[in-house]
Amino acid sequence: MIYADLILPLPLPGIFTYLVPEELKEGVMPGRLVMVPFGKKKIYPAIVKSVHKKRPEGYETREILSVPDTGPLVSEVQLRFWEWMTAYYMCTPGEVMKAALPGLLRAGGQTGASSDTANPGRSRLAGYKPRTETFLCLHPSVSTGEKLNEVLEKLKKAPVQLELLTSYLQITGTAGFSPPFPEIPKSRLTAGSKSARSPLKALIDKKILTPSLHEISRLPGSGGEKKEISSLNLYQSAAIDSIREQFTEKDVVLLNGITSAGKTEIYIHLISEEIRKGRQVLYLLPEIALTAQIITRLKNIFGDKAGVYHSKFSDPERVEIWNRVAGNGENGYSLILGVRSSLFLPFREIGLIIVDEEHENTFKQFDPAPRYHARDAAVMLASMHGAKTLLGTATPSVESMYNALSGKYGLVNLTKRYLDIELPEIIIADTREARKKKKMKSLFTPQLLDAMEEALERGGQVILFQNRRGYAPFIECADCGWIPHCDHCDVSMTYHKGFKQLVCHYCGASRQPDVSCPDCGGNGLQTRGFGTEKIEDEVSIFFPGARVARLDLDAARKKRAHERIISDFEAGRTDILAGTQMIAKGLDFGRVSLVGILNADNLLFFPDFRAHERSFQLMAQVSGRAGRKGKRGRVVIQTGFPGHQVIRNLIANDFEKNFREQLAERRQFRYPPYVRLIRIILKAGRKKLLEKAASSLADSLRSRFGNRVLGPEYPFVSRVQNRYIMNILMKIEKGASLSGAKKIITGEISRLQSAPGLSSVTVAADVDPV
DNA sequence: AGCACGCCGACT
DNA sequence: GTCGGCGTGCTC
Repeated sequence: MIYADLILPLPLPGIFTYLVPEELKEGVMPGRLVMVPFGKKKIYPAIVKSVHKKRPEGYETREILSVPDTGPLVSEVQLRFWEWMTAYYMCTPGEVMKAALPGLLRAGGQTGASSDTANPGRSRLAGYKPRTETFLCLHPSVSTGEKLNEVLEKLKKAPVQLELLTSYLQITGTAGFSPPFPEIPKSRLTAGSKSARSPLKALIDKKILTPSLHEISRLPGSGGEKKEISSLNLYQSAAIDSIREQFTEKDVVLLNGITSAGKTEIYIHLISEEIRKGRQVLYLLPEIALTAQIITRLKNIFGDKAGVYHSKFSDPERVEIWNRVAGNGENGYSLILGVRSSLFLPFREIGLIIVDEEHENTFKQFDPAPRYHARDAAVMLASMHGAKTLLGTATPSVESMYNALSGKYGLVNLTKRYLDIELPEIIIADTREARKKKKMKSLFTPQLLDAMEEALERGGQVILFQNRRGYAPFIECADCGWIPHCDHCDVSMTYHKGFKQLVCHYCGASRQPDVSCPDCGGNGLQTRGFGTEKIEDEVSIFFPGARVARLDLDAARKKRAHERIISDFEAGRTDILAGTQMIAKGLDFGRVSLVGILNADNLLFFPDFRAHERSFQLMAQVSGRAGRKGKRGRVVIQTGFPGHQVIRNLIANDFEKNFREQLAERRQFRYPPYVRLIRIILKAGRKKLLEKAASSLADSLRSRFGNRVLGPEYPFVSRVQNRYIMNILMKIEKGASLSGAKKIITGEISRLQSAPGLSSVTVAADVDPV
């Protein structure tokens, strides 16, 4: 009797053992997709983890139903990677499977009728009809010029058919008249005439033309002309030498290169080296939408060897990408540019993973498990492939810098800006002082207004940054202090002037704004604070001649609006661009001479231990947009706390000092990298029940971990979508057994959930929360 | 996650 | 008298 241990796409711990029927023995092997009955449900997809002969005890095994030969074959390395992720991020194997095979599960199950037997060596995935296009060529019977003339003669009475045939001959060129004849897409022949269908069919029936089906890609090709790899300058060459050298000893190197230092050029050289060695490269980006420029650049160089992957692709597109990553033939991808989920693609052999903008916290998945950090998972995946990882950024995360300085990672600094572009001049505008002296004009300090005027006069462009979308983060009644809150969440509702709605940024609920205060009946309702929408509005009042645009989630939501806004700004069709951090990332605008940060304080005083680290990074990144190509840029930062340490470090452009200060704070208050954090998130519909469950869990954890357990506490937003939330924070010191701690925590969580009355409380762990 | 079983409130 | 609420338990 042969049994198989299977991973099912369920949030259940552990794996499930099934009996392998005799007739499926051939197909059931580790990594294969199989279909099984589970519980009351008749059919589930599952991935084979291992095959063995140990008969399980305590229950009757059920049988595997089928092995669709269209399913993916998950490689041995991938299975190991899944296993690591399950253990490290405290989730179930099924949750990792769901993250790794989105949509593919449906694809694999649906057919199975295909007769060509699975090729066990490949992870090729079918299940979707490949997209095809009809190509046409001259029928082989028309093999000589004479025969062609005969045919042309006969077609005198059929002008449309004649026309079609002549245009085929024109397109392909009549010279060199011998088979095989060139094939051209049907669309090229029929393009001109609207109803060429029946004449075309007649030509085919008469065996003058002959059709053939070709598989064509659903994915955009490289399109543009191929560009040569440009050579590196002195500093870039030195940096790349140093990276290579450090890779001989270290598996991970942190490339700390200031904006405009030309990191991308270095990546390109390293990528092409790996490709030459026949290995694959994974280039991870925080968010694909924000990095169109880099993608274009890399596609121009690596052409069809480069593929892009993100979650917006349709299932058939994903299948094609999956196959092209797994395959090493003509269509095989050597370079994948992708977001965090591309870690799950079926790479043959990775030589290098580049994690660009390493410090970005969007690399951490938050909502559905697995709550993995793509940067850290990349380091693990690379080591499983025997590959190297390069972390690139202009503002390293505290964790990575710490790893580099402690010798765990290599470190390469690139401090010379490309073309010697000067760092921008930073002007601090004190909003509290301006307010006291009644000098504030709406949202603007005199310094910012003056700088804007000057920039626009000289034909420069302006970027205004505000980390908040919408018009106003809340509305308040001036008479009684009433503030509209979301019915389902514990937050105030943001006023969106464009939609004329109050919107909850946590659950998306929206409603009409009140006309008068529902609490006191007065007419004192006023907007408070400001978001990007209000900035856009106010700017047009102060600079009526300027062309203003806005780039934030709302503006980018409409299809292709995002690209349009950026290309308009790039082309100079817009003068002022107001936006959220969307404008901070990976964009190179040539004519930006001024960057305004409207309110640094809501970055600096965000209630989170990473607030200072993040505000430095964000402000440095935004500032980096100012001043390019020979002109020194300007940055105006509006803050009520001009003496704040982060502001001072920013003025001095002293990343090092900022890092040291952050590190000291982390040490003092016991935060990473000095401890590892595990956050336990509890949710329930009833407050009392939640509090009872949370304190019971915290107590039992405290009996094992003592003062390493903090909380439970209500988070900043304590209710989302009608569910109350409490957090318990665990601090595990370096050197202690992390896996041991996780086992205990998992045990305590499952104990809590099996307690009577608490089954409606959901508990999740978030390892290394950001 | 599904799915079924089981025990208490307002309705054809 | 029943339909249906969701709390509980189980799944190889």
